[in-house]
Amino acid sequence: MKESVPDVVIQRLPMYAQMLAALKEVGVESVGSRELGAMLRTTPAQVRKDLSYFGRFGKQGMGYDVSQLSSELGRVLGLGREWSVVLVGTGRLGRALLDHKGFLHDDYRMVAAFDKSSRRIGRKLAGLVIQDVSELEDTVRNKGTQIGIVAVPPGEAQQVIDALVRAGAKAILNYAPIVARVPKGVQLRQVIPVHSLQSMTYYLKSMESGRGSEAGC
Amino acid sequence: MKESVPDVVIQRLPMYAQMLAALKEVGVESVGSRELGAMLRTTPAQVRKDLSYFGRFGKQGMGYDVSQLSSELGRVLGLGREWSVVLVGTGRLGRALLDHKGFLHDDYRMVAAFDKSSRRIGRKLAGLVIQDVSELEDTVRNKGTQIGIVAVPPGEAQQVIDALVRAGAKAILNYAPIVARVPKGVQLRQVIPVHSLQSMTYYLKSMESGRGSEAGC
DNA sequence: AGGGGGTTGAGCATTTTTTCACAAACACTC
DNA sequence: GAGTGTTTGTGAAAAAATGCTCAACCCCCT
Repeated sequence: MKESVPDVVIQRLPMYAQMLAALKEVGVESVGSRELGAMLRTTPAQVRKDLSYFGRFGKQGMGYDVSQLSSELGRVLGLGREWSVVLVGTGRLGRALLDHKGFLHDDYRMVAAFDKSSRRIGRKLAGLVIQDVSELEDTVRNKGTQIGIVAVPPGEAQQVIDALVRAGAKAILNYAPIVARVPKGVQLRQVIPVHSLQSMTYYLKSMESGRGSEAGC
Repeated sequence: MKESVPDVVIQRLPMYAQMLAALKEVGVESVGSRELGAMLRTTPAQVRKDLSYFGRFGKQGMGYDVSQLSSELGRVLGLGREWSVVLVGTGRLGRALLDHKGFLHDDYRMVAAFDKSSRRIGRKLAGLVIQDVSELEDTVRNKGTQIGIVAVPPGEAQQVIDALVRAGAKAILNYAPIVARVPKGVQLRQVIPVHSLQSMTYYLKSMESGRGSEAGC
């Protein structure tokens, strides 16, 4: 239980949580750092060190109780309570996100969706009536929503993000391929698949011309 | 020009490339490491060191020529040639990806799409006829495609990935929330938005109960 | 009840990544 | 063409992350 936990560790926690949930699903009751590490392509030491930031969840000789560790991690990640989420942008991408089965687990609930286009406003989508984006700030403020998902075209993304921030949002998941700007204290995550593709083609190219094997992922 | 470039650096290159493309678009001709760093929330030193792995692109006292650096980075990332890509899974997510304007820049071209469901096979999608997934291996092999995008349900993802690998794919972008397994030498990137949400709620939770400001993005 | 096999937690060593600091390089001015 | 004010590229220092080792611990078996 340290002062401040490194960000890399936080980024790995969801993987542990996901894997533990899967194990629990299958009925596995106990798991060791060796197994967990193997499943997640990392070392036992890494697993143990990461977990040790938050407490002592294992038993020597026995490993970790899947169910217990799963709920501990959930607690650490702030799950187990329901976070409300708003979606801005209901084009193809936004609609896909909203419908995507299991995109939002049980821990996140979409409470409003916004769009600019009058063609879409008023239509229903996954149980929500799409609202005009001009209502965004008031709605977010009133509902006390802290999480916004941005799926609008690049040109409008920054101003949507600004609006979310003004309305009190503290976490933003942005799908627009821009380098967004948020004030300190607001969390931002970018989802830009092209970046993943580009980093992969770097290695593909190197494999062709350079010598065989570069670092994997 | 070092022996091997750290992976963290490779992961950052697409951001530089994106920002430079944006600057070029706007007509900016020259940029310094200070500005570039500020735009990308990093330090000038980081920018310079990252770029120095690949060559000496700047001029002392002047900064970098936007157009030149942009194309140098493109070259490094293996862009400028056209990479063919196949999509497996044409549900909502797959279709959204395919249509998402600019999801695939000019550098990646979708050459085939596959699905299991006979309801979708044979339909046209963004100029492609959706093929039966059983044709995947032959098609990928024949076309020499190296990149696969996987947008199928979690239960089927691993076997689709295996099929892609057998067919010779060397890079896989996986949207299914599983911990996928690929042989060494094959690049894999996971896109799991829920993980981003979870890591953000960790910080939201900490902000509420802990003291104010934790590390930003 | 005691010994054995096996695993965690944590301090320490190693490796990797970031930051610092400054010489070398360039354009512009006088 | 020398001087001045910048900014790069890079080796060295600092910080961070990863990997290693081992004492402490726990269950199980005899």
